[in-house]
Amino acid sequence: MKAQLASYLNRYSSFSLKEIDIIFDTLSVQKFQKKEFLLEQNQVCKYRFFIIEGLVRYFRTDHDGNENISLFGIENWWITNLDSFINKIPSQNAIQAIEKTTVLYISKDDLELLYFKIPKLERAFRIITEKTLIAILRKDEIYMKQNSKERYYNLVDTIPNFVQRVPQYMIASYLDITPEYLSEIRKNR
Amino acid sequence: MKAQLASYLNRYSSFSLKEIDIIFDTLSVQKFQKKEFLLEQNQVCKYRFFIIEGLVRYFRTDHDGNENISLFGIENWWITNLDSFINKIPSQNAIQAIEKTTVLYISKDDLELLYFKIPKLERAFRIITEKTLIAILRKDEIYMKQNSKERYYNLVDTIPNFVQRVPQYMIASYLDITPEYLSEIRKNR
DNA sequence: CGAAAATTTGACATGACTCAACTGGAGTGG
DNA sequence: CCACTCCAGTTGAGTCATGTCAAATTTTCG
Repeated sequence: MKAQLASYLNRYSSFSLKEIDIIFDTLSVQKFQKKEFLLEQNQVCKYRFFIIEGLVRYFRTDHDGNENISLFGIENWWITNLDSFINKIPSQNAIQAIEKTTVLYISKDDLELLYFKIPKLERAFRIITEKTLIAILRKDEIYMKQNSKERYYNLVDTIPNFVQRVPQYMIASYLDITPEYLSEIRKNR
Repeated sequence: MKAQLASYLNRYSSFSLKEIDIIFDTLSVQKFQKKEFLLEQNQVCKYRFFIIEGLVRYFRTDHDGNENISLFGIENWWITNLDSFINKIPSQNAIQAIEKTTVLYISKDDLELLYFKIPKLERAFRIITEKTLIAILRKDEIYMKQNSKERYYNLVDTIPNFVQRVPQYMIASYLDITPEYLSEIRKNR
């Protein structure tokens, strides 16, 4: 796990072994079974989670009880409710394991401390956040301009095998399509 | 302008007068008339723009010639095509002044240099990027779950006076509604 | 004042949703 | 290891929100 983290972080800035040790020692490890929650709706999100292995969904349950997925998190991604984490406000979203998932996690205070001790980490997170922003903006642009069918096949083409890892109704929710209509789409090619 | 920049940056980290001087001296100033382009579609976005005053739109023109606005930029916001700026790839989007607009701008190399000279600036940008990400995610969530009418009145309520500053067809484009249908919506309260 | 651009109006078309019923497979307990 | 249940996925009928297109009207601005 330390090696995985090191190779991930070194993509963004080069860290010495000693620095990696400090960072790794500040992180905690936790395993979640399928369907376990990393974060419950209406709780303050106290951690940033780095997914070592597995798959999670980030979603909210609305007034009518519909679950609405806005993100998935996979290996080598950070996942958190940033708004809740930074501003210490209750999260409108939950984070739940779809597969058995192993994460490293860190609290806000510990992360700030690390930024202070290892400024290069602040740089790494500046870049990571920029990349995340770019990814979200790309998704927005693509999805704004495409109809349901295009969105679905875009996903299928962009991340092959992904639809195999996730139940169809979750894909539908993520693409903002009803499960019934997605079924319809799939039937016609 | 220097005072405005200073007060903006000090929201995120505290900078000495000397540091502000260094930063300000690295930035250039430019004015754009209404309809002038800060960035043309298919060009590489060479700068990050900080809007001192005015209003711009960030949009792409699709194959059918439809303009599709995904962002607006107003006073005290940075605007750029981050993907293009960072990865030096042609921008799918243009940035154009809607009102007479004054900006400060900086190139990637100069910004990197500043990060190096003034690490606190890297911190500030880490936080700014996080805030931007939070704003985009909030927008996503709101808009995913609301119909056209709700989206429109949400915008009207959230940023009063904004709809007065921007032609209606641009609001429609931003909200992903046809101009005709937005007109319909407004008619019925 | 006149031309061009923005907005509105109305008729019609359709993508996507709702709801309810059905099918099929996966997991569980007896 | 069978029978039962439960949940995901499918199907179909009916409906609605929103889009398209074309024309009329209003506003903007040189």
